[in-house]
Amino acid sequence: MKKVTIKDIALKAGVSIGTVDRVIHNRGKVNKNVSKRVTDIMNELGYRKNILASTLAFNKKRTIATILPDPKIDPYWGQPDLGINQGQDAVRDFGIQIKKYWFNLFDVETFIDTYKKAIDEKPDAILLAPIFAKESKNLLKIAKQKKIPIILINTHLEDDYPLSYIGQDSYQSGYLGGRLIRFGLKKKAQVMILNLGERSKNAKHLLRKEQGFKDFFIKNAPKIEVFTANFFDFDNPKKLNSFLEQKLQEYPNLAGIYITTSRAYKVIDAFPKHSKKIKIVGFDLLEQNVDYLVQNKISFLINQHPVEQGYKGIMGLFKHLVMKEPIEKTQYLPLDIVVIENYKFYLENKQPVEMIR
Amino acid sequence: MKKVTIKDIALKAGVSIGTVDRVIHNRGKVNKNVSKRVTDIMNELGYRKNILASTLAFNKKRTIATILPDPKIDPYWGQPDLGINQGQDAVRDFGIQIKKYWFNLFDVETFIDTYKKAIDEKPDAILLAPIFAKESKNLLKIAKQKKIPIILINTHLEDDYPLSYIGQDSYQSGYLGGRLIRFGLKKKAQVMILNLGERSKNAKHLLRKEQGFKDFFIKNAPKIEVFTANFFDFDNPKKLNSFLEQKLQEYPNLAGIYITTSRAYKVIDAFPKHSKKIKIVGFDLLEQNVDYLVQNKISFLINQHPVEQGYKGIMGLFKHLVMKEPIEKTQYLPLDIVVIENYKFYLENKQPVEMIR
DNA sequence: ATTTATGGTGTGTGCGTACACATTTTTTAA
DNA sequence: TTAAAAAATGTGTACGCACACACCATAAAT
Repeated sequence: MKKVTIKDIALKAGVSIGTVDRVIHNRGKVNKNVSKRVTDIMNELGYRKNILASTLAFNKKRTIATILPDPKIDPYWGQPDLGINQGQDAVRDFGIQIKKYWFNLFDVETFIDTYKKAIDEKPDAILLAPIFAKESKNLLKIAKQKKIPIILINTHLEDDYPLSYIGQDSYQSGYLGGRLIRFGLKKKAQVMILNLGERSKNAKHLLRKEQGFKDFFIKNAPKIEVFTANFFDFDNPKKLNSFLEQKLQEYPNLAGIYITTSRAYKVIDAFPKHSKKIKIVGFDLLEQNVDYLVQNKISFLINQHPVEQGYKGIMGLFKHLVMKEPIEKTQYLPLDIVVIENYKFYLENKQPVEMIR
Repeated sequence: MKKVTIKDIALKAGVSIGTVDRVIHNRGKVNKNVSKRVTDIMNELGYRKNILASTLAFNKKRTIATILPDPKIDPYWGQPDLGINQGQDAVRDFGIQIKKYWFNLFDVETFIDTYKKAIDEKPDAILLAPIFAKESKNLLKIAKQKKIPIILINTHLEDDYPLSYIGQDSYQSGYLGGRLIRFGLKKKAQVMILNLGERSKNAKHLLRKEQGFKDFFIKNAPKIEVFTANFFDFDNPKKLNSFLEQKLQEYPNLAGIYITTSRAYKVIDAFPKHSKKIKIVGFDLLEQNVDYLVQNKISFLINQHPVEQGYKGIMGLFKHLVMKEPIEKTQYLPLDIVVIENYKFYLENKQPVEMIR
């Protein structure tokens, strides 16, 4: 049970530790027979390199660039950032630094500028939220060519290159949304899918959410009428209010709204006062959302673990860079159903600092 | 931004690294002035010891003893064990070994024997599931006296000594259970709390669950009649069946059963065939429970993150032993509401291997 | 003058990395 | 055929950073 070191291997194989080292890293310059002998002995003795000693000796810094929307513009993105900071703490001693690059969620140009800047500084790895599909594809192409590993969070992008996608299963989260909004609905109710702030065309994950949501009703409650609406100018309460007014008139049996982004609270802020009670299901534990949940104005929130997305993204790249371990291509995070009784437990993101083997 | 080492400190303070080391570990034998000067310089330069080098140099093994119910007797306990294994992987290179001690969940004597055995081997820390309240208190006393740090999982025990409790908030999980079982209930329904397999007297967490559950109805639906039942011999389907028959007769409006342990599936296995549909809310994603969830025979499961309890328990002790960081006294894990649409995401416990800073 | 604190230095150790260097084998050229 | 050059193997060891113990100084106490 004693730990096996390269010294042990070298001794048993009758070579020097330098040779063992070259076998391990196939730095070449080793006779095939010797190489085989060493490998066999390693297997036999169950050698596992000591990651501490390894990292200590390696003695090089590496940089991970994070390319994400600016939290100052959309508060949601403060949460992945929190996870990134936790990750940073966790990997600091392993010689990994994180360099953050922000772009404006609502402005493609800033995205392009930002990723160019990031690439220029030759990071060893990239953590990316590929909000803009087309432009992100470009970035992937560049990264592939420069051999910079990438992990994606938040938005799934069909592409072979990235090491991993970490985030939610959009379709399934739509489907779940359907289930949640349906509780206690009358047979003939109408339900609105509201894309608030992002148009679904360049955002495939919103499309998939929609699809999942609709499919739930098709399969489970076909009599309920589901329709989609888009509204971009969410920061203008007046306009949002009149938009809602209009929808209420248009759909007199409207009984539920499923808001596909994290901005459910905006809807409630702007909701016509006179209106009857309408069930709201939204995403993410933003402060304002939670307030409304507690006030019973939001029925359910679906939590997509934004903090964890950041954390796991960093840890995944770390695993790749330092441990050289393979990473799962797709890491779906749980879709937490959040109600008054359990929101607190999701809020405190004191996810204990953890570690790799 | 360059990392600061003790060498830098020593240089700047005009002393040797040995002296700096003695200041850090207050091993004594350092002049007060020197000590102050060194400390000041450390703060000024922002010294943080490199945990890799530190651990590597420390070069001692430590043992964590886990004292938990045998998974062969109750499958639930396989899940914390899984998390413990993950934790073991994560801390191996830090010189921490885990030694597992099992006891029989249904036999106090085995618990006493087991913990005595564990103590005899002088572990450096203990992870404990204090199923038996009184006897666990004894163990805590011994541990305190021998200065062995302890973390508790699964069952909260009022006591100052343990470093931390990691698990669910029982009261709140009862309250949530109330909320879940109430969806779609008729005004005058009857609801049963069923303690299946454990009597609630020596198990305070079950009592708290009950209380939370009852309180939910008192506050939100006082007309619904809630009553408690205990049944111990759950592995005898016949007896369980007749027990259920009897309850169904006794409570003709019985519309929901809240099973406080992880054995909801046993109830369904033994449920009278002829009976009308009754809503079931249970705990934990055991295979059989999930099967029934998918078949729509269980309405909701509450997941209490058993895998994570094991994992975090180990990581907490690691943090204490190696990082010497303080740990939160109470770490409540989320109460996940599990339905067909999201169970999969909780199932795969490929929680990525993670790391400490 | 000798013991005993007290303050402080020097260095081997843990384990893997990576480079400089030494040795052997193979290839090339005369 | 032989010397020289090049390639292939292999060895030795100085790192990285913190730890901890052996060992000097010096001053104070006996």
